Amino acid sequence: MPEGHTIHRLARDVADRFAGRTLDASSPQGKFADGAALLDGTALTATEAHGKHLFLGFGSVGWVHIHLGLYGTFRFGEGVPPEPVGQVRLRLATRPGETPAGPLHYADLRGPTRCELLAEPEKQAVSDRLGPDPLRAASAPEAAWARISRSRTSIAALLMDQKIVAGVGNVYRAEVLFRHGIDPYRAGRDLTRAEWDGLWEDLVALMTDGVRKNRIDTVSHAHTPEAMGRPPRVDDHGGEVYVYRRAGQPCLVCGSPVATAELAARNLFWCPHCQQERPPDR
DNA sequence: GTAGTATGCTAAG
DNA sequence: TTAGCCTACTACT
Repeated sequence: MPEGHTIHRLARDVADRFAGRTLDASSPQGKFADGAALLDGTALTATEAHGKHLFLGFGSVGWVHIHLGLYGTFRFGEGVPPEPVGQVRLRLATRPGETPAGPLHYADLRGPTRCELLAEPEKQAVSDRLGPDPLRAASAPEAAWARISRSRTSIAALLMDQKIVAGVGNVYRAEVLFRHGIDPYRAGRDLTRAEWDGLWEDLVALMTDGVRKNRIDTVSHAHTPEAMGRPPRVDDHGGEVYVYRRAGQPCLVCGSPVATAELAARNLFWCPHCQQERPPDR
């Protein structure tokens, strides 16, 4: 289950296995049968991630645009692909007879919110609708600041708006605001430029680490389970975090209970003691 | 086995 | 504002 780091990691993992190789493409579930038929027998020529959107390039055939949504998964396997289990929207597999012969790989895509074949201009249009992505070298925080600094909307909501910043999800949102002691309900226009630059820089570092480890860890060395003598976290994202899904538990820094509230249909987590409203001096 | 929850987003109303 | 997508994990029976 994906924030931007998952998608960038997928772009890399797909390229490592399939780049330049002629592939079998199919849609065992049937919902992408027409698209898969067009890809079948062509070679993967490029992979790209922008925010939570994954693009797989197949030369002149176009781009497969994939968005995993809340429960989409992309899983890899080696060897001869087994009978598909569950609703496999798209299966990509190397060909046994390929020359030169290479290791056999396959990948199954299940439960995506979106899986469609796009021409180059349509792919560009998807990208154009997104804000700067902390994981893209060409992205810069200025465009996001232009929107944030004029907005009455809370910084917590702005960070989740993919038109403003692409790739940040509920975990990184909660964690980066905690790490900078910023009240999630503070209006965007009440942030200072220095605060925004600090958030952006930290997102670049945290998400880059997320791509490398394929999980979200946000606690600094002093707050790791080993350093604090506490049990490691066990849940489906597995990373060590300060506030995400820790409602009611003691803040790792000050010990006061972590708060939770619903904001724009998502669960927000924060420490009311460490993240105080501090309007800038003006 | 079953219920409950979820790192996201879109289209329908 | 709400339903839907239809996976995967944990916690409980």
